[in-house]
Amino acid sequence: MNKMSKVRVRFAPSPTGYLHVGNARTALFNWLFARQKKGVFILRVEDTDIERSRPEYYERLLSDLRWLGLDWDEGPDVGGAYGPYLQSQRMDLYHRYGQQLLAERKAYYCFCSPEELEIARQGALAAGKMPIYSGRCRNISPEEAAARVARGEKAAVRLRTPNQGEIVFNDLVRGNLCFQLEVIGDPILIRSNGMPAYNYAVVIDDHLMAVTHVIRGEDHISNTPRQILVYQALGWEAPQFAHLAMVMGEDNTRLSKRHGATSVDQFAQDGFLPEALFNYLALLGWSPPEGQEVLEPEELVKLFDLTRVSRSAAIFDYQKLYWLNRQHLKRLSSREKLEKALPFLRQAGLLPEKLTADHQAWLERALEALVEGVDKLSDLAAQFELFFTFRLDQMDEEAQAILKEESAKKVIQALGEEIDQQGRLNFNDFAAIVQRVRQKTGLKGRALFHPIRVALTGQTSGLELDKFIPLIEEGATLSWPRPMLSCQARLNLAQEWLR
RNA sequence: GCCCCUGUCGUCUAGCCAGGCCUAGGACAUCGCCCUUUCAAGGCGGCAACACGGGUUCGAAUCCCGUCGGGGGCGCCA
Repeated sequence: MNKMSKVRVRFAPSPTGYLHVGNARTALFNWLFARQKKGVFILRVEDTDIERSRPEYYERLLSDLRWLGLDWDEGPDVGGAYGPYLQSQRMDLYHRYGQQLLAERKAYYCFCSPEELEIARQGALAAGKMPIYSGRCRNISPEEAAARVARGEKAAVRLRTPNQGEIVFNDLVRGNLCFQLEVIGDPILIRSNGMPAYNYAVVIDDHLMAVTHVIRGEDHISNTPRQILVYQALGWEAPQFAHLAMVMGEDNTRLSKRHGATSVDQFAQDGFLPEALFNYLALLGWSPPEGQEVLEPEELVKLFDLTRVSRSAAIFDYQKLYWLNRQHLKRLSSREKLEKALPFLRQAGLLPEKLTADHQAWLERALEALVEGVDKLSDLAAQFELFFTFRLDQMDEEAQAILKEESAKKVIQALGEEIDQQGRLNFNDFAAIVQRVRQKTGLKGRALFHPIRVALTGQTSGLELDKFIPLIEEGATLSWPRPMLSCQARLNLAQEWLR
């Protein structure tokens, strides 16, 4: 490869399902590498599996990638000088080179049926050998083969591979990798239905798209020698390869739905910030030189380095993702917090159709307090609902017990007197009132705060009271689908409940 | 079964290539303390790992061999 040439990498998913975080990580590493090298990131869609490819998955793929913050310089939707970027539109290319290889006798027609191949495969497996194609059709003369094809007989095209020697390549992550040719049979290039096989199409496309680095999952390691054989047959130079370790679930099996959310859109729906998932995925199998952990995409682009990618599989840790999500949530401005939270709040049905400026200002302050204690945006609704729900008849036993304490009654009594005098409370008022209640009752700490909390919220835990109280005081003056009660109203109900 | 990759705290990892700076560092989780006159957040601290066995060497987490464990591949899927 020409060292001067511009870095060109690609992400080549097949539209056969939702974007899995494992694949998203592969896309991310490619993207980071491209951006950091000021190269080109290509999106190519491998839709040659007619059985499983679906248009809706294609759309979803693009939107999931965009949500994550990845953009591509060339791709099926944005075009580019090396297109088309949909494999299904590149059939003539695959056939052209297929014909060339056939003419050069580097490839040959294979008339074996899938059924007989399957039987041979099972047999080899049972005998404890690598199932390798027998090469039965290798020596059918080109004339005979051509005649049979002309007659309409189904045929696949196979690459004629040497059966001795070895293929060595340097993996950017793992170093030198070596494969004996004995364990590699003649791979199918073009299937009998005319569609190219993966190991063939990927070579044609990568070469024609001038891809310089192939960064992909470890599950492709053993495909690599087959692909190199195709490069050699075509007289092309192979790109550099880098194989990333797999992403696993807690039980060390490949991450799957059983382990929880695994598709990118699920994380979006659960209220993870794209930059948090981005950050987490980058740290899964790669580490920055100075150990920084909370990083924005731009910082990651600067720091990324393929040589610091780890070679062993990594377990997806939801706890750490939560933590990173909290870190990124905190970094948002009030306005951004509101923007991000709005859909989740709307979903809970607690917002009026139209938000006034007062609503917005109030919401920004409320969110500022609420976001602190939340792992993901979808947890917000339950917390938010506490502003509106005040049901003393539904308190849990612990809360009831707290209210029923003798000292609690004193606290509530004193608090009631203060509030009646004061009217609407702001932040400072509340602090002063608590101070006076404390003096009156001689109580402090838990004995003081717990009853106040329960009397005002019906809950034993939640937002800090000095944040919560001013919020409900002000919120009570705004209109909501469900009313928000003021302190005074709440306290009255609490006193009633105690009688 | 065969081929390939891989193995540092529960988890993600630093250190390994250029052996002594490692009584192995950081982060998440966990536990304890402090702070806030509650919870959470935050601050501080604790617990916790070089898979095992052989070499090489004055000296090995680092180099070599083997064993065991984990993963991937072995398709007319990608």
